[in-house]
Amino acid sequence: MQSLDALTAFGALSQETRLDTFRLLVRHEPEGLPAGELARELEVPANTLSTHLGILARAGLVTSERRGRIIQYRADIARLRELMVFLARDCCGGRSELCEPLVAELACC
Amino acid sequence: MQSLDALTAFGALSQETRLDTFRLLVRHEPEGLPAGELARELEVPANTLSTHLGILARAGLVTSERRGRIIQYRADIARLRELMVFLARDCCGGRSELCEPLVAELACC
DNA sequence: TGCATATTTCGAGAACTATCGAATTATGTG
DNA sequence: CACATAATTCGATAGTTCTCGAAATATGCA
Repeated sequence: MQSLDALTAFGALSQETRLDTFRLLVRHEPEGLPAGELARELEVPANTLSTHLGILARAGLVTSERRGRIIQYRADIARLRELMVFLARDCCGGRSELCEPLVAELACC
Repeated sequence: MQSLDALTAFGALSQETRLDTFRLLVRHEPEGLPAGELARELEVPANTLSTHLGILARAGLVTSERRGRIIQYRADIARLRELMVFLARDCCGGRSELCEPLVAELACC
């Protein structure tokens, strides 16, 4: 992941509705959720949410697939991992002693 | 870390100069860098950078300490770790099989 | 085909963010 | 104290982002 990709991802996650949307989708992996159900759950007008979903999609954080009349959205966990690795690389800065506690804490899951 | 803290942190990191600033500071842990030297390195006017440093500081991502005429800035690695854990918690969503490859990849450092 | 449902795109207004010159504050030194 | 240096705050402008009503597009079904 390049710096510009990370920048775009951070921008996508720096808005309340979008962060909520993304987290909700992560919790609904791997089935995903239809756009309309997301809008209902998050209590946001469908067109507003559609704009946010577009931003998340352009940032690579979600994918969508049409299923008949419904468009099913999914979180892209691989992309989330890439974003975390981007942060972790900096975090370490070549010195493992900084990163070790991080890895330990992540091991919890 | 609460959702609102993460939101603020993502907002802080979603601007090019600020992301560059933060990464530069991480690479300069644990000594840190003076505000003026950051401005010179990043080729940004001192007052503009000062505004960005304020945003990073309010997001908890950097700390500062006056040393005579100089104000020394440092990245807050603990906070970065908290942000990553915030993401990782979602990533797992209670299912370890999703998180395992992530932990493995982070272990690289 | 006609109609209902699901979703997106368009467009305009409001709100927020970035930038930087100028002024200000804080500190160290002669 | 006067002066130089380091950094921040102020204020205006330009640019970007958010929101949502209305219109458009896509699909399924009778």
